[in-house]
Amino acid sequence: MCKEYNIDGKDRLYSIGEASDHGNVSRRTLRYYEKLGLIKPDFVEQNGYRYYSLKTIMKIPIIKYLKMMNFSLDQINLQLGDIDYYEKIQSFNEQILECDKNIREIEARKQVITDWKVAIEESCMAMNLKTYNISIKYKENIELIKYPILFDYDYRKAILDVNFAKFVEDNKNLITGTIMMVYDSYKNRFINQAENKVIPAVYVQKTTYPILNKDIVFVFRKGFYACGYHFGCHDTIKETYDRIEAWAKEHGRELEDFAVERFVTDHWSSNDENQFVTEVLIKIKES
Amino acid sequence: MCKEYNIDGKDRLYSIGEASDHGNVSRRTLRYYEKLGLIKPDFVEQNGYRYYSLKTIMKIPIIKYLKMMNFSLDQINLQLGDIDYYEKIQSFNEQILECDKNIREIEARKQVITDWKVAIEESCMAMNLKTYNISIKYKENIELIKYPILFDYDYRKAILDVNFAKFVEDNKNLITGTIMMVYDSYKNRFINQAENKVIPAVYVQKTTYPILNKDIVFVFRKGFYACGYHFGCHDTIKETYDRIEAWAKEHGRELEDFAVERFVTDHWSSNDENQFVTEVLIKIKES
DNA sequence: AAGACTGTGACGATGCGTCAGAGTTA
DNA sequence: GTAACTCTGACGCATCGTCACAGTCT
Repeated sequence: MCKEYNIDGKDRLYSIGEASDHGNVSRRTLRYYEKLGLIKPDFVEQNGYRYYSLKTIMKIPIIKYLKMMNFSLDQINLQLGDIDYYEKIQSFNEQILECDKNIREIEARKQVITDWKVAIEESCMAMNLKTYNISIKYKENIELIKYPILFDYDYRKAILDVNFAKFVEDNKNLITGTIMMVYDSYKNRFINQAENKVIPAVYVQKTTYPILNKDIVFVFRKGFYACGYHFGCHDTIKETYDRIEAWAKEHGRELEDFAVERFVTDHWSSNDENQFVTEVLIKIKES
Repeated sequence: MCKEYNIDGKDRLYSIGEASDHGNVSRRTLRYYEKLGLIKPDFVEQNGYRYYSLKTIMKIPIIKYLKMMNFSLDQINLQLGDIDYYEKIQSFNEQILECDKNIREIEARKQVITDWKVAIEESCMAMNLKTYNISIKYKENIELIKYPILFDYDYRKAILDVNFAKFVEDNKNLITGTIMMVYDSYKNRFINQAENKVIPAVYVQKTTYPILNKDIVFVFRKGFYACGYHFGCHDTIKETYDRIEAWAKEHGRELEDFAVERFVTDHWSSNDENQFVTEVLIKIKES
C-alpha cells in the first residue's frame, strides 16, 4: 500500500477508482490517457496499483474541456504542454475554422436530406391522389447545374449516370432535389426514339453551393408549364405527354416544343418501378 | 476469364478496376461494401476475380450520396432494400434532427473556443502593456451559473474544481469564458485568510445554454466597478486589491465590499504561474 | 516475358466500452 | 472470508487506406 494513500490533507493520494469518481471518467479512460502520456499517476505500487495526487486529478476537467472543443487527444497532449499563448490562439483559430467548415457541411447535408424528403412526400401525395389531371405551374428562372448527354432512352442509366456524379464531384459541388432532363424538342425525342436514334438532352439539377463555372449553369426558362404526373415505369412516358397535348388542345392552349421531365421519385428512391413518379412539364406558349 | 466480360453493349461486365473507376471509389471500398452486403459482383471467376454489371455499378453513386447524408453503411444497407416511402421519410426526418443537434453542438463548441481565445488575447494585451492602471468598467447584469464554495485560498484547487465541473455536467450545461469568484465581502476574505479560516465565495461563469434551474442562476450586479489586472501568482493578489483601494482614495471614490476575481488566464491556460492574468473588480458605490 | 491487374490478409487510426482471468485490499 | 477493488490483455466499433505477398491477365 502506498504510504501517502491514507494521509489526510492536501497531499494524500487517490486510487484510480477515487480519481475516476472525482474526474467523472472511467478507469479505462485514465489508463488510456496514461498510455498516451496525458496523465500519469504520481505513484505506482509494485503490484501496479496507480495512485494520483489531486494536482494530477485536476488535469482531467481540462482534458475533457479540450475534448469537447474537438481537439484530438494528441492535440490535447500538446495543449497541456508548455506552449505559449500565441500558439494557443493559433490552434484555437484553426478549431474555429473547423467549426465553420463543419457547420457549412451539415447545413448542406440538411438541405440535401430535406429536398429528397420533400420529393418523396410529393410522390406519396401524387400517388395517393393518383391524379391524372394536368395543371399549370409557373416556374422561376433558377440557376441549375447542367450536363449534356446523348440520351438512349435507358432511363435507369441516365438517372444513375456515374459520369454526372463524377462531373458534380469534380466541380466540388453537391446536387440536391429532383434531377430533371430537359429536351429542346420533345417531339424530336419521340421521333428519334422510334427510329432508334439517340437524342441530345440535358441533365439539370439544383446544387447546394453556388456554381462557380458559368459554362455549366442552366437557367430554367421561366414561365408557365403544363404539368402532369407520370406513374410507374418510364417506358410509357409518352402517354403522359399525350395527355398533356390532349389537355392543351381541349383548353385551347398552344404548347412549345420545350419539355422537362422531373424525376420526383425514381431509381434513387425505390427499387420498384411501380413506385416511380415523374412530372412532365411542357412549356406553354406565351400568347 | 468471364465470358461476358468482352461483350460490347449493355450487358457487358466490368472488372473491379473498371468499376472503381466508374464509381470513383477504391477497389478496397468495393470489397468492403461487398463484405457488408451493400454491393456484390454479378459474377465471380473461379480465381476470385470480381465482375460487375453496369446496373450494379450504378448503385455506387446512391451509396455515396446516402453516406454524404451521414447514414452509416448499415443504415444504407437498409435504405437500399425494399423499404417504403413512409419509412424513408421517417429515417430522413431522423437524420434532419441529427443535423440540427450537430449544428447546435458545433455552435456551442465554437462559442466556447472563441470565448477562451478572447480571454487569452486579453491576457496577452494586458501583459504586453503590463498596465497597473485602475480603470472603471460598467457591467450589465448578465445571468451566470453559480456554485457556492468555501474557499481555502488554494487557487489551483478552486479554479480546477472537479466538483464544479461535475455540477455543470449534471445540469447538462457547458461553461464558457472566464471563471470568476465572487466575494460578498472581500475585506472578510483577507481577514479570514490571515486567521486561517475559510471564506464563503461563489464560482460564477457564463454558460452556452440557458440555465433552466433558477436556483443556480447568479445575476451579476450591474453597475460600475474599479478594475485592475493582477499578473502572476494568485498568492499576492492582495496587492492588486490594495492598488484599487489606493486609487479609490486618491480619486475620491467610495468602494463597496463586493468584489469579483476574474481569472482571465489561469491554470486552464498555462502551467506557468507567471503567465496568469487575473482581473480584480470592486464595486463602486453609487453616489 | 514484363507490366498492369487481382486476390487475401493484416495493421493502423480514434477513443474508449466491455469482457476475461487473476491478483489485492479493507 | 467476502465484497469491492485493481491489474493486464484483448476484442469490438466504423470506414476504409495502405502495405505485403502471391497469383493472373494482356
